[in-house]
Amino acid sequence: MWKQVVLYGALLAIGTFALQALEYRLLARTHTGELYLFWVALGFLALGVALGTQLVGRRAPPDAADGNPQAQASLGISPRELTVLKELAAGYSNKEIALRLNVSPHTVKTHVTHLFEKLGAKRRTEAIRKARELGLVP
Amino acid sequence: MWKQVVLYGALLAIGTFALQALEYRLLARTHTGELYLFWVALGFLALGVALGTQLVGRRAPPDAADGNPQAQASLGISPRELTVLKELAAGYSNKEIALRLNVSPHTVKTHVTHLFEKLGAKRRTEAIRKARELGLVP
DNA sequence: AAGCGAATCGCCCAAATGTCCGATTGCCGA
DNA sequence: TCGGCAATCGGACATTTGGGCGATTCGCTT
Repeated sequence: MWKQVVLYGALLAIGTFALQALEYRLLARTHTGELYLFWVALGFLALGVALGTQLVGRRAPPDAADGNPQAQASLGISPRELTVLKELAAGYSNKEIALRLNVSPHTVKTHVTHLFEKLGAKRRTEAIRKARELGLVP
Repeated sequence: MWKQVVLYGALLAIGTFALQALEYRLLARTHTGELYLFWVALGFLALGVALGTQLVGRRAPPDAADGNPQAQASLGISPRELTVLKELAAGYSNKEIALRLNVSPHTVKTHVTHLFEKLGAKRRTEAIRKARELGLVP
């Protein structure tokens, strides 16, 4: 961690130094101060953004999520699937759901798979969240 | 995490300042606009850092707090575990949580296991339900 | 200085879950 | 009557998850 700090510090130092050197060059030959200022500002801004993202670690938050409050079961979710969905949200495993509904575990898996398609989920936890957002389960 | 940000910022600031001082020593007065430029650069740098951290995701510091302090304390759930619990309830996989929290997947598994013990759950879906019943997650 | 808990990371292995190929039965509307 | 759909079931396989050993580091308490 300290190593990182030192490394970044060094990087920043040389970066700043480079900018300073550039500054002298430009100042020596041209007098377009405003443009120059703009570029320096832009450079430091970019540097800062890079630093910030590097500090926290990158990730994509394009989750967005569509707001469809009225959509509900109009996603084509069948009654049986809704039953399974409720058991799912109640925290039961496929095997337990199969027992409670008197069907084979494989049937439960099929229903769950269909639910995933219709809810746009990849995991059951995600399905639960989306179902709750849609008001499908309390 | 913010400690890091502050630390980096401080390092940066003193580094830049040192360079500026050096520059002033060497050049001796001359350009009055240099100081101005320096502050502009520093300002934009800070702005960039703020922008970057903000842009990349705001969740490292809110490690603790919120939710239900009573239940959390009575169950002995640590702040870190609570953040993992929230990611869990949000429907993310262990791998995704690891990415979002900037730790290894194995660490996430450890936290999740501890959560199961403290919540008395065997599956993550069950843990989510119990956590919601306890008001640990909205 | 020693002990303790929180947080981090590692390997191995079993169980659960998810995906992809099927399939049959019954019901309903065109 | 036929085609589509919901509901049921099966096997094979990949991925995820959970459990069981472990470990180090750091900060706080004793």
